Amino acid sequence: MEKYRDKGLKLTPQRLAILEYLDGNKSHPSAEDIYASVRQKYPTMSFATVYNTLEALRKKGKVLELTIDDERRRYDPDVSTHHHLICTDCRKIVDIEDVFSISVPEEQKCSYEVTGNHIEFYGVCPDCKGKEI
Amino acid sequence: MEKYRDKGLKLTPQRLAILEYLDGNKSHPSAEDIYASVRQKYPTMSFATVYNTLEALRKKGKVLELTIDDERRRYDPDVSTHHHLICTDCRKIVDIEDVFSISVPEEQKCSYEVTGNHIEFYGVCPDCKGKEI
DNA sequence: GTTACTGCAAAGCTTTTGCATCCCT
DNA sequence: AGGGATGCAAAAGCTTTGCAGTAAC
Repeated sequence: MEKYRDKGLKLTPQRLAILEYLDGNKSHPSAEDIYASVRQKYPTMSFATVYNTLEALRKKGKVLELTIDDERRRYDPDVSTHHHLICTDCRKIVDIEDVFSISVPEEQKCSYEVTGNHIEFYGVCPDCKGKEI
Repeated sequence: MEKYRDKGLKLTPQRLAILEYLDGNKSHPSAEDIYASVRQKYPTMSFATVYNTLEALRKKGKVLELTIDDERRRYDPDVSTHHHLICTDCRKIVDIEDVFSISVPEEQKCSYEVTGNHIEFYGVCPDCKGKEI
């Protein structure tokens, strides 16, 4: 976890546990998910610490806060450019690594300075397709 | 508001007021926004009615629930295909009416059945650009 | 007359905050 | 040693729910 030893982030055991859980994690976990997992190793872990750590990481650009679930915030340690495919039934999310060349037509920019984009693809995952019968 | 007189939706004065507020509304209001506005005409209006109406409309496909703000849900009476350009500073949202031909590469679909997509463009609006100085 | 909606208040969830204590650097 | 982090509990927002009364159909 040496990659986090920088920019004034204090490395506490709790933070290391959170970082370890997030490292390479593709499940787009919520704070609750993170808390539940890390709590097994650190039973005294509190939600405040989870949120505090996530906010610190977000400020450093180490995690993305995803707003693709209307029930709760989700976090993604993959901060590289990518998009998401979301099951409209169970909310399972998979990454789409492709780069799409899309841009806002000049006449629709309303003088905004466009800095990026994120695509949400919607669909039904194999598990939920099976359940539909 | 005849266009809502269908599919078993009971038309109460409160619902009409909400529908009137939403009709053609491009501000992507939250439940709070809707409540605050409609309350002026119907001081006894309750949040339960606002949420109840929005849920009924959503089920009928008359409004979209947007998950582009991590603080609260926003609603959009424009259910036609369109995308959004969001100010990362003040969260103001404008519609992007263009159609983009993007699709998930077959090898990344993970057996999902893709049904649609929504693009969030991020940027800084003219008002916030001015404030940056 | 039925069935569905309203309003109110309380409850439920997620997220934030205050504060005393603790510990990483 | 000092400043930031932790843990706990309480609070704050947003959203949902239960229920009795009411109104649309």
